[in-house]
Amino acid sequence: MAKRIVSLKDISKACGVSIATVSKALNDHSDISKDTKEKIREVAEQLGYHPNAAAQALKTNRSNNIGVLFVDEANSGLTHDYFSHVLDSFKKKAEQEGFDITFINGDRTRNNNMSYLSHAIYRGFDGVVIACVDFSDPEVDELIKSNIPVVTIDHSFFNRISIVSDNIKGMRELVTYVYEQGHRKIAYIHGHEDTAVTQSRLASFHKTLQDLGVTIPDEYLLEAPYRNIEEAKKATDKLLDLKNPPTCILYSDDFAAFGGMNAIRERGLRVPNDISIAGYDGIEIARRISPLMTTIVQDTDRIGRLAASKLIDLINNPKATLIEQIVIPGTLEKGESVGKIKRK
Amino acid sequence: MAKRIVSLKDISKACGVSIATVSKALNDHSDISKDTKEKIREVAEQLGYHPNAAAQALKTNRSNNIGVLFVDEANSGLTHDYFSHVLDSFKKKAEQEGFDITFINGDRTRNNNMSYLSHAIYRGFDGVVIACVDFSDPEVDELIKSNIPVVTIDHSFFNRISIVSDNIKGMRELVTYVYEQGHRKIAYIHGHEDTAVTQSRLASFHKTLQDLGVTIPDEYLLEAPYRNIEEAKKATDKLLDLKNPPTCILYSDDFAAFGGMNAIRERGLRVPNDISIAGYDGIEIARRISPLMTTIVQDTDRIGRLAASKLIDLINNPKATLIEQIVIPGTLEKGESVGKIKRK
DNA sequence: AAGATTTTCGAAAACGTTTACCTTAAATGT
DNA sequence: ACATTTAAGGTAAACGTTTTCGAAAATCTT
Repeated sequence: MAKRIVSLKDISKACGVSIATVSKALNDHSDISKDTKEKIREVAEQLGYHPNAAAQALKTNRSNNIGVLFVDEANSGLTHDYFSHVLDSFKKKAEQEGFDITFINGDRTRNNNMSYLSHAIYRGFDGVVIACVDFSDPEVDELIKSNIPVVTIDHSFFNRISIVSDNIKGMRELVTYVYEQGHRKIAYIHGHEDTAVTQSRLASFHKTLQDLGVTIPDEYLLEAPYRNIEEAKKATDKLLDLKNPPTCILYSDDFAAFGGMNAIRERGLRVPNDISIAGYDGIEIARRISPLMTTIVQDTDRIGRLAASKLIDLINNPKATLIEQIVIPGTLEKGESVGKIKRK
Repeated sequence: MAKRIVSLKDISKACGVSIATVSKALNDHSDISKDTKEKIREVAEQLGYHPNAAAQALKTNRSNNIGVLFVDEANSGLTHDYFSHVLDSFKKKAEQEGFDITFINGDRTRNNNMSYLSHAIYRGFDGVVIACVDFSDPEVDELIKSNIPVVTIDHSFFNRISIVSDNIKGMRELVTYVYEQGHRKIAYIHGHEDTAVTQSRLASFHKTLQDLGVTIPDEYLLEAPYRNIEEAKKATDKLLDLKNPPTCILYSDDFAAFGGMNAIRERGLRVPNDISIAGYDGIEIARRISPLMTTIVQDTDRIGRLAASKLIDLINNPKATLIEQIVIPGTLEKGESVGKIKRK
């Protein structure tokens, strides 16, 4: 069955040269003549030679492999809209640069209870990208503080490169837009408070309202898990039951906003005629089905691409790479889910 | 900067034993005494030892790494709802069994224009899983015919394990349900015809209608790319413009069905009161926002899990693993998007 | 034509493991 | 008391590369 895998040795024999010569020829070193290079390449092709990543990695300490750590609350992993888009973009860029990607997070129940760092060392990742809700996890901390090149997404650490979505600006634009449409009774169903993302948005929400001279009752602020349609619906129901209900509800993400839409429609109300809603993220479906969702479109493409490109810079040139926090702005998608309120 | 990575040699020195002893102790071989094993493990822990995957792979010809080849029409990659769910489930199972996963598909424009097979050999994948629309790609064919353990998803090959969703049964159930609701004028906007998935569904669509004694005009059959809201909308418009429009439209997937819903609503019509629609796949959002989509829920969880488990069987025991085609049924989600038609 | 230089190639060590085989000493059997 | 088994650990080769250093051959210089 197993066809013998052809190695440098086989080529060297077939060509009557040394293994070293073959290696150098294939790597285009300058101390091999044009003729022999051609000959060797020809034979290599003909024999069906493929380099062996393990041997190369062992010798050179370079795996050309990047570790990816993605963990969200619900452990939805690859199926998470925002993450999957960021990751896809990251992957494309990394592959352009000749890197493969392998997941770090995984099963912890078995005997393979390696820590993230152990896993990264084990695989010899040249670098690691981390996008994670729970950056307070000690294992994440251990990984970040290690000497493996690392880039984090949506959370910043001392002396580490990070790419973060501009939640401050995004929320400000969203609130301002809603305000301009005449809304003053603005509620916000936000995500879990201990993530950097939620904190930024929440702070920006309050700051913007203050700047606009708007005050809202405490009961307009509710918490519901990200991406949770059911919980968002429940929270929306609470808001609608208020004696003085809001005219516009902001949600932690587009998914949650759909949950809100369900609650609203169940009462025979219409979006945006009777009540306005807005999401966050700008996932495809939200921007395609009517009423088009008012939302902040995160530039997942740029976030992923930049994360990859900065990480690879860091890998290839650790000394000369600027350690910085890069903030990527989103863009307001006005959509149709926020209506105008005529003010006296 | 670079802390020296600790190897077996370091442990052997610290313990005053040979490298072989350390290796055997760590791998729990029987010819090392309990005491030395304990001692060695302790020191290993203390020194912060991590095995080196590259060295292990080189020596043992086992990478504990599985290659993943996912390619769809739109190259949406990780962001593809169906694929991402299957992959996520695959990943979880594989990781439980101690395997990591790495992507095979990637950038082909650069000098790293490795074929899929080359890539797999290069990385030394123990096995490969393929889910791919274009199984006619010669490179895919090359990979499948190689001697690397392989499992394919949603397409079957001679003498290879495959996991396929039961599109025949799914479409039959869907059509039958629609029929039972009283519909006779049933249209189908299907995906591109050269994929196995489309072919199965299309054949089942026709067969079921025939069995039910229903005939439909040719113009009720239209093609639109999978997951394409815009094109599905256009196709829907064509159907609605017919002198004799259908009362129910089936779509290639839930995404496309949303496109149809847009076309319908734009004309002031309502789903399902004025016209019925049904999707396929059962993606989360379709099952959560109203009107709940009538659809066939694919058991992505089981598909991914089974693919992983069969592949690992094949890897660990090539001789004793049954080569089979496993068919996974979906389930009809009745939802609310197909209405009843009263018949005279 | 002899030295100086350049071009081209090979020998061998090293990367961190695993494993077949060997050695030694202690335990066991008679 | 001697032979024999068993337990415990060591030796060394091998996996497929890359790379340093040195050697030989070809070319250039004057």
